[in-house]
Amino acid sequence: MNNLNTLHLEDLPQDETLLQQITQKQVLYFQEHLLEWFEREGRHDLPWKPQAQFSEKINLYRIWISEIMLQQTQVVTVLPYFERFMAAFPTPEDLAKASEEEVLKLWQGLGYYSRARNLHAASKQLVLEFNGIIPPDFEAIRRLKGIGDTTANAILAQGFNLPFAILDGNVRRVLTRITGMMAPRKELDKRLKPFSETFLCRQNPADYTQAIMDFGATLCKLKPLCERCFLQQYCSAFIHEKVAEIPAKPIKKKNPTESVALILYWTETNQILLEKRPTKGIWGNLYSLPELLLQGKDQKSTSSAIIHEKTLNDFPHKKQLANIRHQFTHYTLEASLFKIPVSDEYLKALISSQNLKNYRMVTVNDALLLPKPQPIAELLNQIATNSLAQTLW
DNA sequence: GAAACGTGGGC
DNA sequence: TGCCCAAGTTT
Repeated sequence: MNNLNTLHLEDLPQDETLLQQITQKQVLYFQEHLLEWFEREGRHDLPWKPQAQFSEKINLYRIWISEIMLQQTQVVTVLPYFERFMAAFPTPEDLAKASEEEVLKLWQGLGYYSRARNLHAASKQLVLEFNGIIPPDFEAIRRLKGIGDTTANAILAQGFNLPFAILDGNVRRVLTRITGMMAPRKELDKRLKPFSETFLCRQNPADYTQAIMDFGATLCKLKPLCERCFLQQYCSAFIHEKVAEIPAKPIKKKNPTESVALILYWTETNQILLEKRPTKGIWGNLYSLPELLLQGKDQKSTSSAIIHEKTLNDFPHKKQLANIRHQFTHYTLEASLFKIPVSDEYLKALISSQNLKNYRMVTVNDALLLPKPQPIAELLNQIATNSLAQTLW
């Protein structure tokens, strides 16, 4: 077990050579220490894992839901969503017969809403094609919407205890540091794959998989706790003091800003106008306030945009209630919220005359029940509780 | 195949 | 405050 520490960050030998250098003894060292660490310091109370003390059996549906929620999302964030989701949809059949709106409502705030839409569609796939039972079949699982290679492997390893090696963000971080591998993401994954399979503990794929992910998430994280690590002497990144540089960060692109006006039509019966956003694009299929693009890319003049522009220009009594900044991964959204007092009749006429499909006239209280983007939900909550209205009405 | 797709937390 | 990051998949 003395060859892992001969790996170099630069002039990396061919990966085939690296693989040959890794002896069975080293693999066992890694697996044993990792599993021992997991036993001691791993997360054993995750609600999608069976609790042994209660003699719980593995529930593949719970594993599946958790894997989808955990995509690009940390465990602490997922926990409350998972509990609410499972309470509402305990089985694939429950999920399949729910409306997409119900599913999106429970997903509200969790982000990446295509996950919820795909999950809902996949539950119907599962019920129709597989009688609601996830089969131990990579190709079949992989065909379900929202399940890619990583999630398929995770389900097979975690749910069926089968020797499928995952290569997710955690495993990638761990293995790049151990090997000192530096490469662009796609090439990196290609070269890391054989390592992930070599290290996989085939006697216990489920625990091993959870162990290496816990290890990556809690110890070998972005700012790793190397002082507590059992792999120091075998970790190329640690030995070469390059822990902070590995994995290599991709070059960042600049972050554009989009400015919009949000329109709060408001009638004497406390009704407002909401738009169900198109499936494609940001916040797909969620309900949001009518918005007018002020500045940003792909300026388009839809009929509704023209109407809202006219509205903003024509109403002298509009009030600017709030300004919002919302940071997405790839751009910043600036929004100004305008209140436009109108009559019920005006709103109804507006909807029908302009044929505003996907628009709904609802009371503020009903609006709270619809799935919405998080910043819009926060605005409407403030409005409903009058905290915004009191100061600015 | 690069870009799109959310949000809350760390610093 | 502003920027970076986290259990990826889809188009």
